[in-house]
Amino acid sequence: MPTTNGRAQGVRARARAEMRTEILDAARRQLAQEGAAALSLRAVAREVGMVSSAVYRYFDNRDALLTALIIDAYDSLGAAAEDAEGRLPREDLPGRWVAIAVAVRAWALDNPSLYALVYGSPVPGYAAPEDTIAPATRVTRLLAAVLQDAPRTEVDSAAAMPSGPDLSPEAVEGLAPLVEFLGPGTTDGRAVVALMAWTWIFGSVSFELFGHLSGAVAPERRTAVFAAEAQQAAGWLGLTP
Amino acid sequence: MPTTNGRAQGVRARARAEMRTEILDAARRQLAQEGAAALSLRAVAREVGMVSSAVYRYFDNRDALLTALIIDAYDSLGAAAEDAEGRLPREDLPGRWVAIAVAVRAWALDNPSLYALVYGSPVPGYAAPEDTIAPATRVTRLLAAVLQDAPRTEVDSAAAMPSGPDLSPEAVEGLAPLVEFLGPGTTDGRAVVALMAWTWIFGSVSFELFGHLSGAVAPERRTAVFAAEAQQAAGWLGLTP
DNA sequence: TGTACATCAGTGAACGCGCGTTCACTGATGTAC
DNA sequence: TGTACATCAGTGAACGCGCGTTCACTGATGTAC
Repeated sequence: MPTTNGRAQGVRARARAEMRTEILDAARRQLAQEGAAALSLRAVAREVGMVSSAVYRYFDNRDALLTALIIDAYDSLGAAAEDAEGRLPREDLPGRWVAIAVAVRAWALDNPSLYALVYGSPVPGYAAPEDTIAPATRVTRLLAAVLQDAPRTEVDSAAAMPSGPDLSPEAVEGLAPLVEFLGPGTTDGRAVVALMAWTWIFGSVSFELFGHLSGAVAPERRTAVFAAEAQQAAGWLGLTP
Repeated sequence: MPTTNGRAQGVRARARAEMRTEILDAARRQLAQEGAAALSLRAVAREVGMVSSAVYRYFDNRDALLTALIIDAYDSLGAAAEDAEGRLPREDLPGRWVAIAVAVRAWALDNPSLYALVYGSPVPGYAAPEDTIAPATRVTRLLAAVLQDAPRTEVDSAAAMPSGPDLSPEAVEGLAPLVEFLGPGTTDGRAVVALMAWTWIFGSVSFELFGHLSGAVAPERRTAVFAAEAQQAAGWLGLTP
């Protein structure tokens, strides 16, 4: 491709990309006001200053717009978590774990409607396509990486749980995919704890964001309480500095 | 009020109550298909076989219908949890804890759209009125009752957490409402664990219901895995039979 | 460098649709005497 | 027990609205020779 063509193409392509992000920005703003189910292509077009049919130059339909928003949300969350985790020394395992949890919560508080979009109730009539799977697992993979960096001996001692239940064969079977994901040397007991620590993060953030924490934790102190909880989870995971 | 009047009144009132529940049933069915945000008064009326304006005889407006659905959902969930917990001997503390968690999950799987209605993303433009607060705390109070039945000595030993973090003053302040709710003798450390065990339940159920567990836990084994996790939580809470 | 042609962004009208809420009304059911 | 009246459930038309998507189109911008 000659330079002139390349440059020319680039101009159109760049304009197109800019328009695309402008539409997505408007969609995000509308999402914050109305919620995902009520996200309206026409309202987005209106805010961007174009006629509704013009949006179809950039997105096949409403669902495609939603998909783009979801992918961007997962990526934005993943990047925030990776950034926070990356600032800490590799050997500070509990610090890295807590940093990820705290970053997830901070991102959620900054982007409540995006968080609700991906971790709240599914949008009725919308089925997430395959493209969303990879970005969706970014935080999960980051958490797993911390666990994989933990020396196996500590791992096993941590798996000796207080009133450690003997896991049923069914439970062991069910945990198999997670055990595989967490890599060799992962005990079933540890997988249980990891699963709980993982789901706790999002359960806690959802509870706070969706209003179920009122009356339980003082609103202005929730950052500190959340950090203490995350620290506790790191302890249960046997992560020691 | 004379008997005749009483009976007469009763007939009308009963018909009214029946019609009300019929409308709510139809609304629940529609909720399952379309989600809360798209719940349509007209569609409900259509399904019940009446004209849309007739619904206004029973509910002031769409929000009132939503509120009734939310209250019923909380009550139904609360009743299911209380029922399961009530079947166990009082002294089986971990059993009672696990039973509540398992009952919450079972109810959620049976009523996914109602669960999403109350524990998923808030319905945009809808603000839950005060009437929903009391039924919303039924499960929470049940869980707290189990903790209150635990002997204080065990409680305190359980609060000596593995890598127990020294709680920051901010965290202690933030936990104050919960400590108060859990009753006298509750340590801050115990409050942290209780908070995590509580939010874990709903985080785990939401993850499963909203599709974030795929690839982590084998679908047909999730009941067993969930029970094992709940058992683990009971251990962390220092609940021993 | 100049010109004919192809590509593409955006327009504006139209489609058929469903929504929440109001209003004046009909007729059945209950109430008071 | 019988009758006049009040209450109430449900009707049907209408209001003003927004939605997603399609289509033929205009005009600007890029491409090929």
